[in-house]
Amino acid sequence: MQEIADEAGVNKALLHYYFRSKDRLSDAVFQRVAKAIFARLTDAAGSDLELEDKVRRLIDIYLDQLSHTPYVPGYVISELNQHPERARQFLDAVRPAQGANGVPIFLAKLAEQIQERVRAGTMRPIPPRQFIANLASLCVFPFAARPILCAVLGLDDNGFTDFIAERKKGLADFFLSGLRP
Amino acid sequence: MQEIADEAGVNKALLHYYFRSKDRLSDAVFQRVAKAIFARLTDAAGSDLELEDKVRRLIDIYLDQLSHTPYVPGYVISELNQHPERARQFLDAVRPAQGANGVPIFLAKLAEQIQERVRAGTMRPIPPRQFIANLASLCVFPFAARPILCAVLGLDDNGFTDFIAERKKGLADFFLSGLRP
DNA sequence: GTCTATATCGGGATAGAC
DNA sequence: GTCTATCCCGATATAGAC
Repeated sequence: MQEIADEAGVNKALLHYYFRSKDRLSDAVFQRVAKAIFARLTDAAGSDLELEDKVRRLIDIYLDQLSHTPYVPGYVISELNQHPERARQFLDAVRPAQGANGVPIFLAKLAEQIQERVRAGTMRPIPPRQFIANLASLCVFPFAARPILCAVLGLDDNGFTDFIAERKKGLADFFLSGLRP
Repeated sequence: MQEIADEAGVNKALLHYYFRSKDRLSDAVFQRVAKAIFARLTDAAGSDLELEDKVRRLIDIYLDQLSHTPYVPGYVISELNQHPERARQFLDAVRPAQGANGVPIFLAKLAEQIQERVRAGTMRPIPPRQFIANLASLCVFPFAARPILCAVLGLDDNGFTDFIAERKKGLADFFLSGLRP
């Protein structure tokens, strides 16, 4: 609280005046971050773009966003690890777009496109949720596990930036190639 | 400290007697976990298995291990997020096998196999470190981000278990398919 | 080595002046 | 609304008996 107050240029007591408690302040921060995560993705996922283009766009958006806020994945995972009950808050951030089958509405369109392709035989069979998990994993994990990755691969800060730039070039091709029948 | 003492069936003071401080105890726990992460992977990664078989084996080992200790990825990421200086400890856990080019020795064999395939044209061009990052991402991220994944996909504990079982079936095929030239 | 009792300290939270 | 001063409690850590 003291550090936050200093950073904000106000007094510690003022934070309690606004947020009542440290927990409530943490909640407020977490909810803002949680909402911001999906903000730019939902439009692209629900758009009418053809599947390949949509995948490329989602990867572009996500890697770009994460490059600007690289601390977010680690923070969110860390918070959920220590306060599992916040998963609900996270769900609320997405809920406005939550459909019946469990898959959020903004992903329904994407799921439909996938199943259509699988039926047509132009894509190898894959459950939509695995498709989505793969996409998210490949984009987010390097940021979430950045310290480990840097340790194992022997990268410093600049090296990591280069690594992500390199990744931007080839990731979509790798992902799409994995879907060929 | 109290909870740990209770769990161990001893007194709080005894923990300080053995570990001197809470920080040192945390270090000890973290180092053990960090070492255990790579234990079963190193043998497989450095083996003489042909590349496809090796990938299947690495995925099998990792998903199997993580199914038994699903909390580990979240814990490690969480710790590194709050104590970035522990990245060094993590590095030490791997260092005995650290080579010159930054890639740990137990991954050197794997990297060589990849480059050989790329040269022969039987694999699409991919930097070994991206290959490794992809593999790790696809295996580890669903566990690290489990609460988010469950929220977005509408899964409870059993649903997550099913999800991982489903993943075990198709992940290697997806990954290997992404490498076809 | 293992316990009980206690010292010490930092940080969340509140009271009350302005 | 914003500050200063203070209360309060939990948790780390130590002292010392056994």
